Amino acid sequence: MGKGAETRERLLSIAEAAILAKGFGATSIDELIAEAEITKSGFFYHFKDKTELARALVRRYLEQDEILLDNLFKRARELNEDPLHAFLIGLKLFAEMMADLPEGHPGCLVATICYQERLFDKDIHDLTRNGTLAWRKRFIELLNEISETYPPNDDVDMVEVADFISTIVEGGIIMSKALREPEKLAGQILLFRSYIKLLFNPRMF
Amino acid sequence: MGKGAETRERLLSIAEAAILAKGFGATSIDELIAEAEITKSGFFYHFKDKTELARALVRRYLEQDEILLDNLFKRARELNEDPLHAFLIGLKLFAEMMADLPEGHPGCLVATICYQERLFDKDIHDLTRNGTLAWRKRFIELLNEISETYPPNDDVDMVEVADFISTIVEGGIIMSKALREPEKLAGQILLFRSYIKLLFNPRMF
DNA sequence: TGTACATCAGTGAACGCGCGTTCACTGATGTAC
DNA sequence: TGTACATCAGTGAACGCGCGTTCACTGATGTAC
Repeated sequence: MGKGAETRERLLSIAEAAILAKGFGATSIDELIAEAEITKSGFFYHFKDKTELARALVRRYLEQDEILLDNLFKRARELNEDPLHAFLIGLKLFAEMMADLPEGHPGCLVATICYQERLFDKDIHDLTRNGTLAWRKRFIELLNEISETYPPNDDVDMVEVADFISTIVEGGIIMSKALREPEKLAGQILLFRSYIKLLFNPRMF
Repeated sequence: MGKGAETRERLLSIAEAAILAKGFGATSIDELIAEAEITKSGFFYHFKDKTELARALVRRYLEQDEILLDNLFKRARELNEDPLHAFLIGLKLFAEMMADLPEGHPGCLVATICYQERLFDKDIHDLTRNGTLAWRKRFIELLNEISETYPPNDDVDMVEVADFISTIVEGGIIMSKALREPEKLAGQILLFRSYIKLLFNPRMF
């Protein structure tokens, strides 16, 4: 990574933390460059305006996210080749990872953007939407594979169940923040795991 | 309601919609007074500064919220006196209410504030925290009553299950916004209902 | 190896607009005697 | 019923600061010949 790319990456990280803590509109370029120790013109060398920063931020965030989940569920599958048990292991690993964030989860960029929709253009909204649809696609494939061997105990749409994970992660982050209980997110993910167990367990009683 | 109280209320409603759409930091007093058709000094007659507006907003929001849920679950209980079935009916009514919002849910103030934490003082954070704890208290009472007659099918902490509702509502709102599918929220609440059914149903198979 | 030029990664100064807040004032309504 | 005063619900003008953006410039590094 060259000097330019490194500065750019530093700006993105600083911006991400600031935006998750105070929102996009309330985060000023001045404060970012103060922390990055460059001048304002230096900022505009890397991003032609503030919305380009947002775009770059979301793209980077979604990519990192994708890689993280890929690794996590691949590792789970290595530990158990049954799709249901691999999924349950994956969820446990996920919950543990969230529990290991000492300050709690810093927040999800998709959520910030949804709650400041008027500040962003169609471009960015399409990015976040596609990011969410990528999660749906990932989990619906896992769930369909599970349903083949384990018929579900309730008549539910698997698309809804796939989206349920995103819902619980997004909601769990907010609950962690609102209650000031960093462990809340992991607890809620484990409740989703409880749902999956009850939904697919062939002989519960 | 006197003339002053009415103007104040109008300002609060305009501010709520604006803040949910663009965040607190990006919502200017100028735009609020333009829509309310008063002068800036008129605004400062009602609120001594911008943070007092935020406080008043959150207080009003949480009160309305409490009343809404009170009525909803009271009505559900009138329709069926068994605690489990009343709860399932209440969730269905709740989902229907969310599905009937034509533009989708406008957003939760608690979530906005969590995602702009650095912008608010301890006062407001205590308000949102207590609001969240009120939801917990409400649902844990219902759940405890249910567990007395219907022993749960999985070993889960009822506090987590009570918080699960808030998690799913918060997360569901974000999913509705991110996917631009207003019905998503209702669908996710019904999945929570599916979980409650599986968790407490005494003879599932 | 030396020179010419191009690109990279910024600097420094200036811009105008919008922001939250203050302050002295006002006209309409309410209350006391 | 009339008058004096107080409170309510604002108005209008001014403030200084911080914001995003622009523009002309620069010193260090890379590339071609």
